[in-house]
Amino acid sequence: MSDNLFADLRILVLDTITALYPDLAPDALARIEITPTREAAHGDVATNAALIAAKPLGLKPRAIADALAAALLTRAFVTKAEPAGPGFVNLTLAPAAWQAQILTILHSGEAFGASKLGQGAKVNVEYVSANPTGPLTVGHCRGAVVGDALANLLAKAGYDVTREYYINDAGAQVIALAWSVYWRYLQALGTTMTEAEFATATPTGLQYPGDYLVPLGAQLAAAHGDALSGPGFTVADPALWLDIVRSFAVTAMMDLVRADLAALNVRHDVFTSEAALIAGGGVERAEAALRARGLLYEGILEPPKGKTPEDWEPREQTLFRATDFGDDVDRPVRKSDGSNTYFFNDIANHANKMARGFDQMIDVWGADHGGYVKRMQSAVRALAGNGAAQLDIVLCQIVRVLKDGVPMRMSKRAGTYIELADLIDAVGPDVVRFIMLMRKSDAQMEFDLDAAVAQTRENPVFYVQYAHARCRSVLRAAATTSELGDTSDAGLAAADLASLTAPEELALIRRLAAWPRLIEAAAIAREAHRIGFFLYDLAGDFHALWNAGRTEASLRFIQAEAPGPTRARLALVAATAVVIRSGLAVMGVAPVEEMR
RNA sequence: GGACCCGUAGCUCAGCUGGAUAGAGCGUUGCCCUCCGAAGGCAAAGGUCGCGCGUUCGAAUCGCGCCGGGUCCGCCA
Repeated sequence: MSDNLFADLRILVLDTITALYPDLAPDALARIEITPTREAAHGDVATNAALIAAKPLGLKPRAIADALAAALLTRAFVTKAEPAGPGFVNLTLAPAAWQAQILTILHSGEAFGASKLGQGAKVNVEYVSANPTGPLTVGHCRGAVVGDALANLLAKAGYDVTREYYINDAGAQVIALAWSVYWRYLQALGTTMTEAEFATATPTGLQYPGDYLVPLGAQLAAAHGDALSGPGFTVADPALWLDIVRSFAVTAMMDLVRADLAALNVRHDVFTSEAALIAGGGVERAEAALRARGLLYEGILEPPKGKTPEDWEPREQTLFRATDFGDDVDRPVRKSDGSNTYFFNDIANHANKMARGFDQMIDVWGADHGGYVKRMQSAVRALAGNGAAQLDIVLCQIVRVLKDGVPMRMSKRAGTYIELADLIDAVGPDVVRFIMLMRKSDAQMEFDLDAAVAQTRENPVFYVQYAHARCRSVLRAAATTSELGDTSDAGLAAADLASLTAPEELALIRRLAAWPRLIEAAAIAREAHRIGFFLYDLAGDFHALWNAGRTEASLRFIQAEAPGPTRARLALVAATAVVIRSGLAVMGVAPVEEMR
């Protein structure tokens, strides 16, 4: 027996059906699954084995189902096995099989649900990777939370996960940042230039006018005096100061970003600098690899159909043969002036990961990069040659923040965009993380500030935390009753559970038992949001049982006159708390002991 | 013009990679507190799964074509 009851049952079914039909092909066996039933009338679990086996065997599904059901009925713990519908076999297990799950959970603790699915394979998950030009916004936040939770999920599913942040510290955005910081520096010195005069004196304009750069100007002035400025605090030759200001600014911005990530409990193992990658010859290595395969050439792209820019003119560029790998057009890796595009640097980034031993890579991107997916995957396939390297992209769609039912507009230019720090201040990191994980990442979401702090069932964070707090509350109360003995998790793991037979109790246990199965399915699909929905359903089962005790006295958790059954129920409560904590840990949310 | 994402109850969304009579919450209607926290629970009403073909034992799910919303489309990252 493993932690995963569904995996064990699947092996049981595979054993049984191959004993009946030894010729069944392995690829058919692979598609056989065990699913929880939706309705109690269909037993505890169902298998599609007969439906799958019908075609290769040339038999009617119902005939196989009959034979399979009869054979399964002879196995341990199977109390009912009935063919149903087009050829399902519905199984009902002895309560003891479910009760044993509670002991498994209490023995495993929060590690319950951990899987060997990944077999220790190395996976690189890259997320956030925002330009270091300012604090993180709620737009970045979703990717940060999704990436972090996905990394947790894959680690739980048995992968060797590396969490990576790719710092886009090369290129025009960072130059523009340096100019904007330089403006604050001149202001700190007391320049008489106006903002408009400065903007016209720069090649980039003043792209980042936000107040958050003011302290940087002051720090530069304190450190360098007027040594970086021209006469009368005017703009000096960039050769004198640009490198200094740029590296200072990037360092300061990354400090801001790291602070935001820390406030959100998002962590990374590796921060890779784009600039350092370039300086280390990464792009040249990637270019050599692609040239060796004949995948780069000099050419001229057609203008985009139906949307020709007014200033469009044909220019020769270095192009990557992305169309060889399923992309729509070949993609430029060099601009017409000969400098590298961001794409070329990002190819080098992924080549670098592959050189570090990552065959499996996952990038979490914003929806505005959707048009970029095919070319990056094409590049990875090109670099891999005949290798097995694979890049999955998780796209996170737009987040709209609602306040009083009205969307708050995000405009970086106007300086009114919503900073992540503001959101965390408003509702706390756990609420932010939980709500960000209550949507499929590829669906747009609305973040309703009012609902996020509401203490009702419509707020999933509250509802799940409330369930955990109730569990802890019961266990605290039990700990003060000496007749109940040792009510620690370890102590309760020795309880006799045979009294747990009520439908509400078994429903809760069935949900708990599905946790390992859910981890594997979510990891395969790369969908962290399934954890949140599972916990919401689990909380619903627990609250239902709690409330059933109001009308049915025998279901109340603590009954001093019956210490035996009470200990059994306490074991169930403790196991529920364990699984909630296990799930919250994957989401990166701290469980609460009591509601305040 | 093209690529990608979305379209499921009045509203906000799930639907476990093709399974049985499509599910939650909010809202509406009606119930349940001398009792471990009612910050909760139970029940009812509410659906041509955007539309149309196709694939097969079987489709909300897969394919194709439309319709609507979003993101984007060399010289930004």
